[in-house]
Amino acid sequence: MAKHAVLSSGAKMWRSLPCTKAELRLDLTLACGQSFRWRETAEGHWTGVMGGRIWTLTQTEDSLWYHIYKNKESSLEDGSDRMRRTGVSVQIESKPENRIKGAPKKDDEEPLAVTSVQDTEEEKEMLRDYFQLNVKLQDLYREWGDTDPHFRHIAHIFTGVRMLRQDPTECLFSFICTSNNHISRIQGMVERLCQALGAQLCQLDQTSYYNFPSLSALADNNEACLRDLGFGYRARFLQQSAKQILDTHGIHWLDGLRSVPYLQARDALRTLPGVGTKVADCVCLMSLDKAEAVPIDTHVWQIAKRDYNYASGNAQKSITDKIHRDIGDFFRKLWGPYAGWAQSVLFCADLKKFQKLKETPHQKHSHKEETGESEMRAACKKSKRKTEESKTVKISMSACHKKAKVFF
DNA sequence: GGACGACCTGC
DNA sequence: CAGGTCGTC
Repeated sequence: MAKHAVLSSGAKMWRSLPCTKAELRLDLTLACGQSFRWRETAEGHWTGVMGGRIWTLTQTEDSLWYHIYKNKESSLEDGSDRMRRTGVSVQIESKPENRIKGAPKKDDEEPLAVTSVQDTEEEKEMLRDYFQLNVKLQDLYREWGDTDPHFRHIAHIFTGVRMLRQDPTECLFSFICTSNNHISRIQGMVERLCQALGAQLCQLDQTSYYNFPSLSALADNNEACLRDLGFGYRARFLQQSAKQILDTHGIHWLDGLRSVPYLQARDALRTLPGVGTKVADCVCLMSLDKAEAVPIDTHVWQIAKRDYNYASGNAQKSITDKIHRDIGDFFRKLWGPYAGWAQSVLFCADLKKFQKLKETPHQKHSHKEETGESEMRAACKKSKRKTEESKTVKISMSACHKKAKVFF
């Protein structure tokens, strides 16, 4: 049976992009409640579905590594279709002689990948797009920190928290599930939603992976079925919103909201059942390119009051529309056009599961942390730096060891 | 504009 | 109660 990929095992093919941990922290970004579909399948390895493919991601200090699994049936067909269209010839990227000498060939190793150069470039572009790597997060952190001492304090530890650019449909219907709910339960619900209504892609170890359901799958499903799966009153919202989109706007409507102004997109979303101000702001920020959208929930309201001495609206019992507007404007004035990105950093830093990161005083990983392994990683990094970008690397930690010995 | 209760379920 | 929304007053 196919297994989850691990970078150090050398059993799967990995590629990489240059990307520092200051620009991206997978552990924070993928588990802070933006997307609910990534799981840590091995230490520092995150597996999830994105763009119709299953990915395992991991990172070293300067690189983002990724492995893509072959889907059950579709991929070969897709590939040949594409080649017929573009006339690009096939090339074998991972030749036997590229295998590290002495590395044992695993039984479960995949057949050598048959991939066109265009596929590879397309996959890299999907990653860059999903993580919005064109946005220089370090520069933004510096700007936010310059005008906001509290942000500077938090940002020192919570580096690399970056906004994902999610699929609008997945984002919308995931966030319809978030009302009156908490992350762990939301994760389970979204998973069951994909299991029940999404197309199966393939199975790794004991886990099956599915695409997020299409609008029509969501619309055609009846409420009772979803209620049985534990969605509660949200079952009706999911079905009705999907139906409303298809009936009154059409299948491309959501994607089209990427190119309309923030407030217009937000109002459009709010016409859907189960979508209020908070969910609409989440969808705007996380899938519709509205970096200025600042989703205000009870949690963010607490942050505003506690850390920013935010007083107006203190009399109110719950978050009113006016408080939404006022706090949103407050943060937009403080942080500027990427206010939503900054908010996600503070939100992440406030999550219970990340509190332990605050405990250890943040030593710049200098002496103590430099164990033998990280030295070898550094050596490994040096050795491949020149050829890293867009080069297929099939390498294992044992290879790093070898190179380390050469270097030192 | 703001307050209130209901809405599903599970920890 | 929990990372809300809706209908009603």
